[in-house]
Parts: sequence; C-alpha cells; structure tokens
Amino acid sequence: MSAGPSLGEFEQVVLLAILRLGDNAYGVTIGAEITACTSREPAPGALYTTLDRLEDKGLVTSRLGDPTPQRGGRAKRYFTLNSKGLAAITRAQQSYRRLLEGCELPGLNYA
Amino acid sequence: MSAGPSLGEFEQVVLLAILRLGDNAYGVTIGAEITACTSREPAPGALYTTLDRLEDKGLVTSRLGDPTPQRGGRAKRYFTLNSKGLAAITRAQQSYRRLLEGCELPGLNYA
DNA sequence: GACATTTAAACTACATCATAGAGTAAATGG
DNA sequence: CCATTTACTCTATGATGTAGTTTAAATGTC
Repeated sequence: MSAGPSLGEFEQVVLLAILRLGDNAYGVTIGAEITACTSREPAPGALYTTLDRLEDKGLVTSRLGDPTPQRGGRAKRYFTLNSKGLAAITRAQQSYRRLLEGCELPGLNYA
Repeated sequence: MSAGPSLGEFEQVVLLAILRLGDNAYGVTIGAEITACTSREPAPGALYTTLDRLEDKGLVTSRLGDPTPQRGGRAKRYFTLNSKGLAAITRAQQSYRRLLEGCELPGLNYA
C-alpha cells in the first residue's frame, strides 16, 4: 500500500466529527455531531470502540479533562486529531474526490 | 437508520469506479480504475467479493457479456449501478460533505 | 451522609466488510 | 493439444462496525 493505514467508513466519519468539534470533542459531543451531520445515531459502544482503535493506530490522541461543576459532570475524555490522522483523512477523502470527478451525481458535482 | 443500507469504505470506492466506467465496467477495468484514481491495487479476490456483496444488497446488477475475438477473450461480467445503488452512494458522500463543510482540510475545501 | 439522578466512559460479544492467495474457466495462437 | 492470455471464483482470515450491558464519577435531595 502506498502510505499509511487505510480508514474504514465509520472511522472517517468519526475523524471528521472530531475535526469539526475542535477542542470540544469527547464521546457524547462526537456522537451528537455525527447525528447532526449524517442522521445516524451511533450506539455508545460503537463510538468508543472506534475511538480506541483510532488512538491505537496513532491517528488521534486523548487526554482526560477535569470534572465540571454540574450534576453528573464526570471527567471527559477529549480527542484531538494529530498530523498523522489529518494526513489519513485527507488522503481518503481525496481518493473519493478523484473518483467523483467527471461523474454526474445529483448534489455532488464538483466545479 | 434513516433509509437504505450503509456502505463500507471499499464498497463506496467500487461503486464510484463502476459509475465512472459507464458501460465498460467489469472486474479488470474496475480494478484498473481504482488503481488510477486511488493508487490502490486491490487483489482480485477483494474486488469480486465486494462486487458480489453489492449485488446481493441490490445496489448493482451484473450481466454476462459475449466472449471477444482476442486471445484470452473470455466472457466478461459487466456491472451497472441501479437506482438504489446511486441513492446509496449519493447519501454516503453527502454525509461526508456535510461533515467537511466549514472544516479547513488542505486540498478539500468546498466553495 | 445514604441514595437517587445525571453525564460519561468502558467492556463484551458478535455481525459485517476487507483482503490475500490460490485455483478454475474459457478464449486464441502456435 | 498445449502454452498463453484474460478473466472470474473459492476459501480462509483479519479488520471494522455495532449493539447491549455495565461501570464510574460527579451533584442534588432529604
């Protein structure tokens, strides 16, 4: 294979959601962002399993935040895309773009 | 889930390659198109397994062509995207696009 | 301060998807 | 009729995707 690990479909979705959320990306917000953008409602187990795998692959890093002063404000595990993760998602999406170029797909045409 | 089956990463790549190839999509050309657009070199087994799965899901149809008058011109199995397949790939790619909107990814910004 | 409630994460088990590798089939050319 | 070429099929296994259940850690109430 050319370079780096390949990404599964849901892995790409999760990486993009983390990217969108910036410094507020943890399990619950990531799931909510995915629902907002894709109408999917990933089960908690699905999400955390994938997050662990992405961390094992070295595409994201996680740090444990401080508990917040609100009922149930348990410490959150924040995720960040690192440079390797950014490269991987960019490569994957550019492949789709090259395949889409010249195709006529309703709502997905590139200028 | 909202509507229709979800697509794996490679399934999307294969569907898009079939779309690009129009009426000349069969195993070998599909593999070549994938290599041209993504630098990946899928093994034959990987490709045909995925094609079979896509047909089982009702996203593509296949018909057997006539043998061609050339050395090794064995009959080809041609694949076509049907309306369900077109809807599925469109939906999947629109999800990516919504996630990408507003993100700054080098080489992937949308106007 | 015991205990219910809320928010969040971890664990377990299983289904689906991805992939390689080896093998089979059907055509032509010498 | 056998080697060569093009193309597809079969089998086994690892990677990804998913649900469901359980655990953890905070606050609010009585």
